[in-house]
Amino acid sequence: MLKISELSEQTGLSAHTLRYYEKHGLINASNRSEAGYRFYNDSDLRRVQFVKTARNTGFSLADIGQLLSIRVDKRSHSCQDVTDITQKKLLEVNAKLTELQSMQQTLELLLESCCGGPENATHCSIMEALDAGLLREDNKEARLIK
Amino acid sequence: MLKISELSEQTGLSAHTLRYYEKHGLINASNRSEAGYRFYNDSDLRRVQFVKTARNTGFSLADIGQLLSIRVDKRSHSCQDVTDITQKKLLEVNAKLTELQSMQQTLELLLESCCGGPENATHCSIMEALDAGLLREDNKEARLIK
DNA sequence: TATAACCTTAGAGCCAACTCTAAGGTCAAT
DNA sequence: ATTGACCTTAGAGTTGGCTCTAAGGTTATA
Repeated sequence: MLKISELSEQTGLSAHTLRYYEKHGLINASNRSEAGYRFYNDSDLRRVQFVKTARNTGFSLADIGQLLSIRVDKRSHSCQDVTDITQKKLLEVNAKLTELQSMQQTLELLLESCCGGPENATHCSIMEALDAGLLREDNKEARLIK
Repeated sequence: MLKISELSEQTGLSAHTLRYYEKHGLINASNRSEAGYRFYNDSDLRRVQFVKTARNTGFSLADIGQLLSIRVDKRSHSCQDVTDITQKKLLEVNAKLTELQSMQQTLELLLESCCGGPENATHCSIMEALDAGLLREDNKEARLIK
């Protein structure tokens, strides 16, 4: 039986975070001392580790809530239930990736276009590009003007 | 001279957002009617467009504040001042990209490993992977167990 | 028995960038 | 003169995931 500080050590999650997860229905201490101290058993620990792993994978706490309810009753759920959640998450991640890649490209083009030197910014091509609206929508491809 | 709703139309930013940007010192209406209505001139419009472009490029409002203070007095700033901000942003974007790419890879591996079919989740390999801690730190590379 | 290091709870605060509300004033058209 | 569409402000609410505080109770050690 682990106290919350010990569970915190084992998992790398703060006691605050563990209580927060409990408040949001993700985890629980299966026992309490007379004084109300939480005590976690092995099964509790594994559940917390599941949550942590899912979190690292990018799942939101809401997603994890769904995954956990599958986890406690696997018989009543299908593999498709699981892949649906995973697929949805992958789509979100891919959307974010696309957005960030576009930013990355723009920033790289901006940096290439500018000398970056100590001369004053009167003709700075980054400032000019931002002033000019930066992007032109040609051929469905956003690209830096000039 | 544009009223705020007209500037909103021109820029695609809501009147709420325009007032919010003003409150945070990014933009301003160079004139007001007797009754206090904001009126924007061409220079105001260009500044708002600059903000919007910078926003689309991924810069935070704080970054944009810095870029704007360069913009109004280019003579007192160097190209390096501009590239410093841009470079910092690029590093942030790259860090986020790395994180998301790792999530993407994990999610794809999970999806590959699971049948995704209507059979019950008793032996679902995604659930098993999440239960097992999913990742092993071998050779500094996170990879899916099995 | 005193002290320090734990534990409890409810609830507030943080972050960024909006987004919206309330309560009221203005303006153009009917 | 009245509608309805605008405008103003200060300030509250939203999102997600923590993070922290206050005020108090418990436990182990000296």
